[in-house]
Amino acid sequence: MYHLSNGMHTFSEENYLRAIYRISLEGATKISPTAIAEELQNNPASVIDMLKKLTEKKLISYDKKKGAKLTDKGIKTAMDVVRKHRLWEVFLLEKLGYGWDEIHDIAEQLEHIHNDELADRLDKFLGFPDYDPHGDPIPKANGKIATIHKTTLLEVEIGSSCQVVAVKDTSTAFLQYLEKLGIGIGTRLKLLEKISFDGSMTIQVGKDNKVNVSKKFGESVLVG
Amino acid sequence: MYHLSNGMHTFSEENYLRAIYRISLEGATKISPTAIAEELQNNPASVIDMLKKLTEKKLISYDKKKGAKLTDKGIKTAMDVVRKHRLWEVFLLEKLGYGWDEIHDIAEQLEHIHNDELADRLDKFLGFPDYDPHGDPIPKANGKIATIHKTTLLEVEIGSSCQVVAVKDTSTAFLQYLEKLGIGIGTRLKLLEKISFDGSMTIQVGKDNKVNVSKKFGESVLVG
DNA sequence: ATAAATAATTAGACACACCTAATTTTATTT
DNA sequence: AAATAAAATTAGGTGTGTCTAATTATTTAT
Repeated sequence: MYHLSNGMHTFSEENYLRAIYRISLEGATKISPTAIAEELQNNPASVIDMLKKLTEKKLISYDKKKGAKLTDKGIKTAMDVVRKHRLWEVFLLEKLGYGWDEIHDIAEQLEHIHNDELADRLDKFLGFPDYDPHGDPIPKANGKIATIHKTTLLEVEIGSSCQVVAVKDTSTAFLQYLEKLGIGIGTRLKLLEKISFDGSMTIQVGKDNKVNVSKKFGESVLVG
Repeated sequence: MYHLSNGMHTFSEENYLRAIYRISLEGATKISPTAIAEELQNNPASVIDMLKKLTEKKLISYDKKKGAKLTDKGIKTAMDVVRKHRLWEVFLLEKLGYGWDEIHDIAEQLEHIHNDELADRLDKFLGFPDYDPHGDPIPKANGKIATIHKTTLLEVEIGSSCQVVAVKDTSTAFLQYLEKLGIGIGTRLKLLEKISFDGSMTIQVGKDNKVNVSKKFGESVLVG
């Protein structure tokens, strides 16, 4: 792409690293080409090509049996991209006034801007935020990243209350649906009923709003 | 490149449009493939390829005799890129505290971020600045762009005073030299002497600093 | 254990944007 | 006007990242 010196990586490489990183966070035992293709919405054949390239660059190790795994160098790069992505999301929401559902796509472009000092300067400018607007922790300059105790809404027991801490899906469709339901990071939810037939559930949003949501919905909301 | 829908253009296309726009501002009568290759630091053969593509997309017209010329659509796109570039430069300098000489390269990446509302939101956030940190006017949302009466330092008469309004060269080497000399946008200069031998000149910077600068330097500083 | 389904991989192609080298066209000298 | 220099163009090739279709491995189900 553009004047990529020694330690820099292309947009595509960075996207693959981020994808692998994200899948690994979801506790996958094995990261397969198919899973990566799914995450990136592309073709397994393309993934295989890139896995070879990333292996040569020592950013990952890959083995048919064990799947793909980030090396230390790969983790560092992936975290750097994630850090920039989440910082830019904070910027877009807090400083430019974008909506919750609009920031992801723009941050996906901004995360690939290359400059050594950029992440740190942005971090400082934003007041060193710990979480992005979707509730995901922002990796720190030293590589540390906060972990939150969280489960999906699906795993909450009937009658229990909880608070939304993050979302697993950042698609516009999902975020707009959340907005429509009046659900955001910090919203209190109470699980009222589960329908065994289709896994859907009735939840109470805030004080009195009661809604029925699908199993897919329950899987995409993280609570703590 | 990335999910480029209907009206969007690739990084490369945008860079060519910006290059053509910049050359046209310098008052060139004819914009030749060679001139564009020079501006983009690439090969005339590559330029020809792209000129064909841009012509097909109706962003320019090209004719061996008349050279390349932006269509209305091309002007709009080029101005949009320039607008984003200059707004991001203001952001990098004012909000993130980057130096004068560091912002150009980063803005060159940021100018290609695609989002309909981005330029306007950034503009508002920055307080609708009229000029970027190098003194160049920022195109407005309506496509209007301020013009400044400016000449190169070279054209100033001996004994006259003037004020730096912009720089023609945004290379790091040049900007760092300016910094070293204590010259920035707004700095008052007085032309003391011109050496006919090599075109160099002695100027007074601010109150009392006297320095001798080359002809090349004089061509790169714009004053008004 | 064998058949059927799914996953991984290879082969071959394509679009993009660039390159070098050779050729043609145009402009400049003499 | 002919010779020379410079610019424009064509031809052919490269690297990156993608794709489809075909093939090979591996699981899963029967």
